[in-house]
Amino acid sequence: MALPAESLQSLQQIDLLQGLRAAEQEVVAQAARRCRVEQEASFFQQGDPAVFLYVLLKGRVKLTQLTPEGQEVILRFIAPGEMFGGIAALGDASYPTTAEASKDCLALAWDGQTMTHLMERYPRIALNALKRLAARLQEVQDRYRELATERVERRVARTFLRLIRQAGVKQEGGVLIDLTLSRQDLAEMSGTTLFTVSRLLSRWEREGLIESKRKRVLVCRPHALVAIAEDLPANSPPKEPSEP
Amino acid sequence: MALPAESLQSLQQIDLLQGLRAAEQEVVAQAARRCRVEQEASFFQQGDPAVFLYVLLKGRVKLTQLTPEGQEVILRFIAPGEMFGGIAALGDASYPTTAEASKDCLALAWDGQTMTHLMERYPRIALNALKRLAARLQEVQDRYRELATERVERRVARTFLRLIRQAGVKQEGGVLIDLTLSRQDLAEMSGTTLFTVSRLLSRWEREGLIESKRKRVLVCRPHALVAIAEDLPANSPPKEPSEP
DNA sequence: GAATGTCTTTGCGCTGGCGCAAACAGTCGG
DNA sequence: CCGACTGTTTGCGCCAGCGCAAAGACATTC
Repeated sequence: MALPAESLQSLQQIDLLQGLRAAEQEVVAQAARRCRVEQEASFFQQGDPAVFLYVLLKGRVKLTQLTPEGQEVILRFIAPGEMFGGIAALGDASYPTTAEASKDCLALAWDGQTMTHLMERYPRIALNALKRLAARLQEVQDRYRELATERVERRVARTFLRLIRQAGVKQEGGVLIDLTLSRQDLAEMSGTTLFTVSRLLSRWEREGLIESKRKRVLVCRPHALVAIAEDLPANSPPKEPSEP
Repeated sequence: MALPAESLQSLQQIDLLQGLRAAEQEVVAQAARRCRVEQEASFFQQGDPAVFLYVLLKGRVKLTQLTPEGQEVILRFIAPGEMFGGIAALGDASYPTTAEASKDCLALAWDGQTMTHLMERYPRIALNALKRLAARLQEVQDRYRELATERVERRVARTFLRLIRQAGVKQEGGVLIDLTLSRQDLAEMSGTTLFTVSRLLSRWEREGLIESKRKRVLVCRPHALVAIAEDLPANSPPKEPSEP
């Protein structure tokens, strides 16, 4: 699904431009401005009037939402080739999220008008956008359901599995999640607190499931996490049945 | 936003067909098959291969998700004029949700192929779909954030406010939510349990905020709910500050 | 109108997870 | 090498909300 590579070589790999001829892709790309944003800086803030639709070429973007009280929630990460911030720009709305560069980024940006015209001219673009958006909607819905029905341990396990898919790098000893994520970040991705995450990771480490360093986690036994996420009978049975 | 009326008079009111000429709307509508589904029955079940994109003409549809353990979560209701079930049909995916008629329904249905062609022919349709989908994504994200950060009381208050917007009918004495919703339903819409909802409603009734009958709620003081949802200092101060 | 089923309320006990506070690493700059 | 940060761990107390069980209210059927 997502690109394993961190940077993007060609227009071929842009979701939005799939199925267009190379020449057409060129035309569309020409209509965009390039846009660099360095680590920690942001493309846009939640509430800003939505002007641009972006496609990330290089780097990684963190999409977050802020509660009125200032608490943060991480919605997702964007990998090279994906669009973001986008569809709000087609209407006259404001951005519903904040997009922060979690490493130095390079992106293409079209303003709403331009992109609307391009989509009318090349409906494939709109169709591609629709598909991506639908996939994203589905993902958020799934996570909404998880949050509504599942306990913390499972949700955190799921978060790790997702991270492995997005940024997992095989190593001897397990799969490294190749991102710098604090306990706080993990908590914001799982709908819990940094304390609970910390306690959970400590336990998992004691049980040999993972090895965690500061801001970095190595998953030693990924399918043990799957067992937790799916509530399969784990290898180390957590509890005896009550006496008969 | 949503249509107040329960049934739809003309093609003019279909989100997907906004901005097309009447003749074009006709063509598009002709390509659809009509589809009746009676109360309690379902358009499709979560996991079914996604074939059709629907637009609701009449009735009301409940979109839900089921956990592997069989617990249900209500994602949203669809009012006449809105599309649903849809975008999965453009790819070759399965439906990520279940769509159940919560009253007798009439809908238009296009299969994925047909709709893809229509969108290529009339890009406006794709653009309209994009906007709707974007709005829906944003809504789910907001609710995700609420679920992750806010306590039950607020979430239930928000659920009511949303319901008022979607199906509120003014009456003497307040606003009636003109839907039959059990405590269980309200719980599934708020991410909690029917017990908690019941207790909360009892309290609100004691405080004169609402009047609740079986499967029906009359909101007497809507802006008191807003106060709860936004954590404003309520009119009846819940607590005294601790002594100095 | 008695009987049956569905929905709702409420008491009760329990616990998962929150959140403070304080100690404990690593990391960075000079 | 030292201090100052920033991130992490852990103990501790607490309570919001869960979930059972049992009773009560309302509907529906024959």
